[in-house]
Amino acid sequence: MSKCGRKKYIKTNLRQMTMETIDSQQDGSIPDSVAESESAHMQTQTGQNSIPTLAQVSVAGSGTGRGSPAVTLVQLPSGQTVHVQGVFQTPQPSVIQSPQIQAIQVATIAETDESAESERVIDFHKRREILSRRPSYRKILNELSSDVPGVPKIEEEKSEEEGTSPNIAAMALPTSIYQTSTGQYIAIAQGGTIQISNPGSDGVQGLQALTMTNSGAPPPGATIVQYAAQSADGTQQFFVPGSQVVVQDEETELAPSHMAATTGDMPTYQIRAPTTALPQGVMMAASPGSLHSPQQLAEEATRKRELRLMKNREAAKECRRRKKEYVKCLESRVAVLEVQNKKLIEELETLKDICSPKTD
DNA sequence: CGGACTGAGCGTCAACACCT
DNA sequence: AGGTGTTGACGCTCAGTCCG
Repeated sequence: MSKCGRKKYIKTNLRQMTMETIDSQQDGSIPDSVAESESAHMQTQTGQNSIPTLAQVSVAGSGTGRGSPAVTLVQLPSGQTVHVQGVFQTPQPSVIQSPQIQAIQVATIAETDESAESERVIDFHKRREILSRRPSYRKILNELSSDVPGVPKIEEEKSEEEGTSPNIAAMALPTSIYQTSTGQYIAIAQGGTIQISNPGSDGVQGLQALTMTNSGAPPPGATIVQYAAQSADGTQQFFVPGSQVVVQDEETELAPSHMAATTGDMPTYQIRAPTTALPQGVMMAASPGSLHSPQQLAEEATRKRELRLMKNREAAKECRRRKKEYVKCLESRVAVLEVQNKKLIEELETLKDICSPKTD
């Protein structure tokens, strides 16, 4: 198998495993809508000591809620209904809580009824269809964390970001964030403060703040930063709101009337008026309404695309981070459940010993 | 030591979810 | 309906490991 092919194989298997985990880990936290409409089933095998009967668990009123008394009406195949005091005194919330799964059917490995079997297959496919796109990891984990104490919540806005833009996350919103062609991040706050961060630097060391003295409210349509890879004179340039140009100057010459000085060996920047001839490859951002020529339209489209790609790049990083966190959470949950399962089996054995009549 | 293998991470695309 | 966020899939790179 080729490298990529193998990778896909593993990925596919992982996905399937996840789906099966979903199939087998649903608890009683089921929305009412689906419960009324269809019978999505859950099958659990009772393991070593499984009893070969098929039990339809009818969810009886409020008694099935989380933390409610674990007395359940169980309908046996013979039609007999019995009240069952569950071993699970407190329903364990699943790591994956899909809101679509509704009714619970406890089946056993000895299930042989054909109609029930076909129903199960149909329901299995229904469930797969429903679960083909799970809620986001953030949602799943946050729901989980609200149910299970100790499970970390995924923050909406992480205070400490990993990845290439550790400095950006600490900036106060609303802030426009842009990335230059050299990988630097530029954030423009509404107050006119420009913050520049180097992705390679740690913490706030790479953060530079520039304050424009004449930065009032940015005019509409001029909030776009355009940047060039490097101009002919070796400076890096980009544009900021207010139709101004920020120029990274290698010679560290400052423009005292326009900006606060940066210190140390950090690069310095100048705010220049855009009226001067622009270097090749640099263009001013214009309001959408002022775009007329096809070239401008194409450039606007390119700019939008690059912005979209940049956002998606960051989103993908964040998504992967969440996914890793989610998988970790699943793994720890599995460990907990394994221990729990072991304990329950032991408890069952103990109860069997107690209840079974002694034969002399 | 060089090539094959493997796992992790990344960027991008596309499809879907969700919000306004 | 359109914009934006989210995530699976895909292809690629890179570093670490194994093996001849």
